[in-house]
Amino acid sequence: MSEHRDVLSTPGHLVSLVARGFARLSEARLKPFGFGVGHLPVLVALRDGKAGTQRDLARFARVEQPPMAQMLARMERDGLVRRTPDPADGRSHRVALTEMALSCLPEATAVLMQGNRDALAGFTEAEAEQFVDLLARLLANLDRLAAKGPGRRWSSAVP
Amino acid sequence: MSEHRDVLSTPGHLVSLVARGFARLSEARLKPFGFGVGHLPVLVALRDGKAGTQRDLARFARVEQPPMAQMLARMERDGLVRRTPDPADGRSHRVALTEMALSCLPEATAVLMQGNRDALAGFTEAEAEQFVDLLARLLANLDRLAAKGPGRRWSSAVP
DNA sequence: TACTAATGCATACGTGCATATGTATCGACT
DNA sequence: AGTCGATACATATGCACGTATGCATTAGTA
Repeated sequence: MSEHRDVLSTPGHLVSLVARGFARLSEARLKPFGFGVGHLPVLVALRDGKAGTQRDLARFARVEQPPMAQMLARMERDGLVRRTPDPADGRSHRVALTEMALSCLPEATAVLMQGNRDALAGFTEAEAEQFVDLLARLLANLDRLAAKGPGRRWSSAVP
Repeated sequence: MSEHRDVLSTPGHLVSLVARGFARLSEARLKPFGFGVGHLPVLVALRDGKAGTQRDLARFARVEQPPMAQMLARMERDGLVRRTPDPADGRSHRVALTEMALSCLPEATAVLMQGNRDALAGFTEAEAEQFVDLLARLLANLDRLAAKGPGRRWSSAVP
């Protein structure tokens, strides 16, 4: 029976190991640009005008607000981002990319893409596509499961 | 061209999201037992006698030594584990599960397994198997890539 | 208009993971 | 036996993530 597999051979644990491996690889390759893996959702959202405030960025990146605040603080400290008070809302800050970050982004994303190709070495095109498909379905399941217990966090719209 | 995908649709980023979702689900379900997701490799290794020292446990769980030291300290604090000086080696400590941890383990792993089934809802048996296979191949690639840069960390034997 | 609820942030704290570095012990070799 | 490199562990520091709270502002409503 395939039930007898160990806990450490489950998809959950394997995904965790793969995620850490991916993160270490990407972190290493992104370091020359001054970026970290976690920065990417923020950078992309700001570049594409998908989000301008801290809360929007947190939602977009699917993290909670305090981690996003901390990350933005570090990114501001490192010159990747600028925060200015929102004239229309006294509570809010408008977040914008610096020219430095904007100019580094294309090459950084290219490096990321190459990292993905390297990691998927030996995968056929069909396998790679199915992998992404399975991941997306898994993510949808996990979102659905998370929505059962606590109050839903994200707008339940998965890109 | 499928090259035009966004960085946030890459396998790397998706895997990261899935891993976080899995971790949150498992963390929530494991909390009643006093376990955390990161504890599982340690608990299983100790139960199966696969490792008895801190260094072995770190290698088994594929984490560095300082994180493992911290985790063992918390696990000892929480009564999951006991550390006794190794009579044969003055530098080393023998790590052992407490009866409490040992008695909770079966049910905890069962809950974990169920969580995996829940997360894989809608997957055919073939899809689930292929997913695990793709993950294993990806992990092997990532290990190979990691071995290029820094000195290899784990014994390059992936269970 | 005044009061209350919702919203946006900040802070505090715990956890998991990483690197860098120090300390003590062990083993091997002169 | 004494010395030196390897080994096992501890400590310090930083990042990413989470929850729990508190505060200020905005907005909805009596």
